[in-house]
Amino acid sequence: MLTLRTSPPKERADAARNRAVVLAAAAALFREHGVESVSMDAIAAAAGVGKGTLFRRFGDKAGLATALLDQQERALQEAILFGAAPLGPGEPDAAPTPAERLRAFTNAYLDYVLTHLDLVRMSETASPGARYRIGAYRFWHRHVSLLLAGRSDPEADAHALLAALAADHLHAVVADLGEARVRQAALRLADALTT
Amino acid sequence: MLTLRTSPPKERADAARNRAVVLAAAAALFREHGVESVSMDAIAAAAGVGKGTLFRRFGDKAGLATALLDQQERALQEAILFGAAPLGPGEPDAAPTPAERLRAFTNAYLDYVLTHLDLVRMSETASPGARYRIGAYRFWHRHVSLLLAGRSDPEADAHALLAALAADHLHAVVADLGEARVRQAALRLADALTT
DNA sequence: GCGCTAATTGGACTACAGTCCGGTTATGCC
DNA sequence: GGCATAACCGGACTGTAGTCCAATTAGCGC
Repeated sequence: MLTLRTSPPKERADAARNRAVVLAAAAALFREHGVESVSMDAIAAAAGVGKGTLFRRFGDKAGLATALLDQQERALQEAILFGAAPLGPGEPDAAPTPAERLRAFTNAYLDYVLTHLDLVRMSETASPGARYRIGAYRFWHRHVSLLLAGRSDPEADAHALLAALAADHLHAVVADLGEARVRQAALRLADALTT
Repeated sequence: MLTLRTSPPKERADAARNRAVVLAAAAALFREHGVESVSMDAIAAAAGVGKGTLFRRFGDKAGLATALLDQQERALQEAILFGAAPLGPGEPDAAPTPAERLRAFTNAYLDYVLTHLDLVRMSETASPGARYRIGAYRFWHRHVSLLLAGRSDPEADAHALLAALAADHLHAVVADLGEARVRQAALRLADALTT
């Protein structure tokens, strides 16, 4: 019999089972008590799994949050790489301008982060610099840099835009000004960088 | 005999003495071992003081870092409020434009943060949202907002500029691109907001 | 100088993140 | 199916941030 392999490092059946149980338990606890106030001990207990297993599989609390977000993060990344315009590259004969794509990215990214604000915040602020270490940041940065190609300093400007989209920043600023104004400001910033 | 009082809540002599000893010990340990790897226990021990005292006086590690920065933070704030142009308001007959002042603020703030990057980073990232809770952030935000008066949304744009000047962000981006490019990008952003 | 009162002190205590390693179990080969 | 091996498991352990309260001590009016 031929079995499908998703990737070279094969995951043992019990490990896969535990991973699923842990993620489900974590999601339930987070939903019920809020991301901040759930301890890793509690998650391990709820999943019927030892602490060592938790940390072995997910590294730390940020890694657990990242794993929970993985699905939707990939969806956004696929839409950016292969999806319809203006977020994606679209068809060759009707390609969106970089400025249009940057606006679309800003909107879509805000949708994503604001929908999962607590989880993203946890994944970005669990330890100082965490945001810049996870692979996702590199993806967003590369995408924005490419859209800014040819301007003064695409890489530096991309970092600046992403700074305004950091989860901890959004958390504080949305509480202060409301989502609408923050979104408009981010879009103005995106426009300014492509002007 | 007339004694000078700095403020209504009078500080007891022993408390003042301990505060000074603690700050000196913390500064020494930070200088020697780096901000990250010094524990509050170590600071208390080095200062010959109990842990309770440390937390009572400074709240947490971020508060301790803030106290150490207090001197220089005040100096910058004074220069902004009362100093010479273009950072300060200057003389009535030769006032700088808001755009000039915003560039000057960006430069001066970067000087300040980059000089004390580890301490500022600790004060901003000790706990999620810490940056937005300390009074200093409100000061910078108000200042930038005032300089942007009359434009689309001064408060939202001020938050966006300050996001690019966050210590954790600067730490990561300076490591990636170097100080010069980051500074130029921040200045371009300041210019864009006043255009 | 002297006692009254309230702030201050400091170390024992809790809770949590993250590490470690002896025992267990799945997997692949024969 | 049976066995060798490598990966996995889980709970005991460590180090640290932050809390709490009984004992102390400074400031103040007399």
